[in-house]
Amino acid sequence: MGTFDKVVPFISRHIYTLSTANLNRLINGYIRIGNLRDARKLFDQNPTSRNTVIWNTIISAYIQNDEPHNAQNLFDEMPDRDIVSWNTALSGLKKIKNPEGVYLCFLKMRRVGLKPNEFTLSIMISALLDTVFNVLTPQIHASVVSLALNSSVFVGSALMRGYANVGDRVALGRVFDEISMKNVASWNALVLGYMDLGDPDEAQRVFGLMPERNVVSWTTLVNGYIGNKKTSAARSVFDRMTERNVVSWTVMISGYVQNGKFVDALRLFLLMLRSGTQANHFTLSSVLEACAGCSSLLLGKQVHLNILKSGIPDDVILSTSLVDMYAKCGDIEAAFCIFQSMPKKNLVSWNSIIGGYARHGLGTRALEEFERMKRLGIRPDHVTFVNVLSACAHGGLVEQGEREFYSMEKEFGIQAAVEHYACMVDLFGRAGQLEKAEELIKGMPFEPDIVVWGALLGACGLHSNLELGTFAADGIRRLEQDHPVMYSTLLKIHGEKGVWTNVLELKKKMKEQGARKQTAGSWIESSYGVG
DNA sequence: GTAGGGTTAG
Repeated sequence: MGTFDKVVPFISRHIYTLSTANLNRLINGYIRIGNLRDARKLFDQNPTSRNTVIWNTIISAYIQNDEPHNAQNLFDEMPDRDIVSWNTALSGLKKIKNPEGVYLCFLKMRRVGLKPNEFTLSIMISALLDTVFNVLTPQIHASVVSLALNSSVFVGSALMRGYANVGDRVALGRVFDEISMKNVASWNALVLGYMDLGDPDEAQRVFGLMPERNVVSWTTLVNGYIGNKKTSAARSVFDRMTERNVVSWTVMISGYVQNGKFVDALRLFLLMLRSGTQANHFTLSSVLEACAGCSSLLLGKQVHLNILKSGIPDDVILSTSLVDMYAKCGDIEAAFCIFQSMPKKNLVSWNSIIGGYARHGLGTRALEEFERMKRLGIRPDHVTFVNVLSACAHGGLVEQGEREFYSMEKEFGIQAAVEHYACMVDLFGRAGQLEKAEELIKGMPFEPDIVVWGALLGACGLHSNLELGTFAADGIRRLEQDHPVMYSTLLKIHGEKGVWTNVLELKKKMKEQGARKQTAGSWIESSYGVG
């Protein structure tokens, strides 16, 4: 290679090199308009003008833009990482829900001798919430104290969440007391903490002591009551709010949905629209779930139209809610149509469509989608298998169901849970293989639940097996649950077998319990949401 | 350039 070949790229690189200040300005400009590709191009073209801040800016932009892989690669290439770089990496790992990665990254940072700051510690604590690593909260607290960061409002609020998460009520209060300049966020964290600990009364008391309250304080209270299953208390707080935003409305709507009060949810949604508050994707997926819950295809379609008109961007969760709504409202073709058009699908989306076909009795279609999903390299989870097994049960695919049941553990390492056993009992039971169902129940590694017994009892009703039916009914009674279906099924079997004294006795008992014969519908379906 | 207190799907 001649001198020229070496010199030209060198010169061209340097002639057009931007100053650090200009590079920074241009990169920030591209990021602001969402053009990460050109920001990266400039970054790559100006290796000598890059400084730590620019590296951090790009890494952070990748994280915010849901490109954790690019962020990680750049972080790995980075020559001089400062504390902000590490904090950015930690927040990226937190975002992709990798608590172990967060912990290991923190250790690595410590090993290169960097001292954590307030950002580091609050990211750490919040990243470990609701994971097995939350036991580290007191240890992190120790670091906080040794670095004298205990009066920080940010660290304090994070610590309070951490302690509430591990159920330490005393520490929650102590951390709050130690925050020197408490603001409304610290107070909100205290209300949230007591709600998380399952003590709404104390949360309400603290709420009353607050020097100032904002819309978040009120929403925290509403949501806390909902989390503690006190829907009407939540509603009365909601009604007393002087200012509501889209989050407050959504919290209350989804609260109704979580508690099965679909009509209340839909009614509130209409009030929200009348109030002029614009729904967002959180609101709409809750509303779609409400439509699905009360099988209101008409309303579901209207919500769908609304989404299309409002121009809310494509979102995996919202689209999956639509798939589920159409499937549960009986329009499986529409469900599949939306599913097909989704540019991004995740495990939940696949589970929805498989469950949808299963519910419609289209076992073979469900299994086709299951195969397609596996071919695309998506690993099924325990929910997938509930849907697959239920598809087999509904489609009468006994042998296939058996194969899937064993492959679940062998191929995918998923331990069969009680709901899988319930599906298998249902599968064998519907097919009239009652001995196999019985055998399965007796060999189960745990106690059968109401759904397992219900499946067996249903099968006994279908195939008029009095002996096994009584065995199932006894199982249900041992769980101290009297379900009207139990009586009506037993009644049917007894009637068919001509055991009239028992029929009369059962009828008497039903009357005492106030049980009424139920309309058609499967017990399993209502318990697992599939069938 | 990094963090806190409230919301979504199977």
